[in-house]
Amino acid sequence: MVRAAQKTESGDERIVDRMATAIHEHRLAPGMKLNEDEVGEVYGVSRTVVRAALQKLAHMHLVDLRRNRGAFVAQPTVKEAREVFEARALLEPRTARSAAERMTPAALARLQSHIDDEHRALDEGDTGRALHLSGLFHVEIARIADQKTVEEFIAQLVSRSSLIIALYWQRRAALCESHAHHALLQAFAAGDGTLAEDLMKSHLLDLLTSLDLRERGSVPQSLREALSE
Amino acid sequence: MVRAAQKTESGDERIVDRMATAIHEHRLAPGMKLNEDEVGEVYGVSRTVVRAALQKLAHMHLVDLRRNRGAFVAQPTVKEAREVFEARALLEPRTARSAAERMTPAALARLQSHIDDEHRALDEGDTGRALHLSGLFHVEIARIADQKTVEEFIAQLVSRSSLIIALYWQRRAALCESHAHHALLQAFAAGDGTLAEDLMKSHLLDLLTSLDLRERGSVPQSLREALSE
DNA sequence: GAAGCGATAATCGTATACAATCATGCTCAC
DNA sequence: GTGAGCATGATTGTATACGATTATCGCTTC
Repeated sequence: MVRAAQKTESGDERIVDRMATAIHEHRLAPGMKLNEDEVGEVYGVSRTVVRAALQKLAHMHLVDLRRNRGAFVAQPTVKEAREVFEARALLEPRTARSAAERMTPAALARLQSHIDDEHRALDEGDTGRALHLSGLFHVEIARIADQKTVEEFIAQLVSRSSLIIALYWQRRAALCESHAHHALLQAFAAGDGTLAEDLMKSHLLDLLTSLDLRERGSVPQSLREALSE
Repeated sequence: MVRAAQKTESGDERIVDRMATAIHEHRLAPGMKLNEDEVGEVYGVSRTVVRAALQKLAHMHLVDLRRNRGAFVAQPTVKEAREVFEARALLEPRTARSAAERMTPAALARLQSHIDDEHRALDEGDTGRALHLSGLFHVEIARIADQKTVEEFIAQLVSRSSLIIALYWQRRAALCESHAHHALLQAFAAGDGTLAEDLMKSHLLDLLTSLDLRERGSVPQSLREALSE
């Protein structure tokens, strides 16, 4: 709603978008096999464009491409999960500061709109979509900071975070998140860069600690693989 | 020399590597058209694999893919150049600190080897290769820090930096860089994370200020395009 | 002589076809 | 009955073919 997709979207881009959101809203479970013919049939295109889309998703670490084996929805490991949030901790707080310093009324409205959409989705019980929108909030911040390079990194990290949350989420602490976004919005409205940076830092820490990242033995790893079929 | 490439390198990966190094050592000039048929003929493969390779290079922002127009070696703008170094400033200093704290004799030797190779290339007058190796030094640091996610980002940023340096380098200050790498190595050897972080921060600042990032009018942009044929 | 326009050639986007590789299930020997 | 080995089917990797879009060049016209 915030941003209309370009009409000149190349064939594979459409598929990338739809598969990415499907993964974000975890209608596609981690480890699931993505047969090229099947995907092509679903979207009415040939394997050529499917392969291009899968390659792009692999670059985002949303799917895992195994040589001569095919594509699978990625299964981030515990280590990978930690790394993703460490990378976010390096990038996002300072980006939030920049965004606060460059904030405009229009940008503020866009952020508010994201939060509203997120709440609406939550009310409707669509937690998958709410999670997705929650991620877009972070990407929008980077866009406001006018740092396209960092924005792309954050977008990728947010994508992977969705997958990680799908895998390692533990029940308790469901709505604290939107609260954090609200606090951030107020810091942005006040143009308080330092506050925004601190809030973002603790928000990311909260997210990380809300995950159950205890090391599982190598047994469940192979078990999971066995069960995924 | 430090790392042997896998033998099971998929067809397109080989082309990605070779084209990437060609761009890094700027034997492929920014703005140059990359005709799919020609590239395929050079490497003895069909357009299918060339397109896959070009797509991967586009993800790294080394080539620019324009719809129905083809692929061109990327021409980073002044703004993009600044953003790349801002992103590096966010990621690399803290990563250098982590690397210092996890340093091992073997890792230290690998870094020394990188510096040696770089000096050797410089002595032989192969500045392109020296620049490439200089970049690998930074990537190796991220690898030592054992942060694969951040490592990938840094690898991409280093790649783009090569291109940026090729475009915006100003003559003076040729060898200060290897000096900075030496200083970093000593900090690593001492296991001094704080020093390594500071050194990396100033090293990146030095790199940035050694560039001529004054805004050019839009004229040279189109001129370059005209001259590229 | 310069600008607008149209035909032709070149190049990209996508689909299809074939070759290479991997997974599955069977047979057969032990 | 179990395990190794092989044949068959399925799936991916690569090449080629064709339609769509764009760039180029020459022509007309002002």
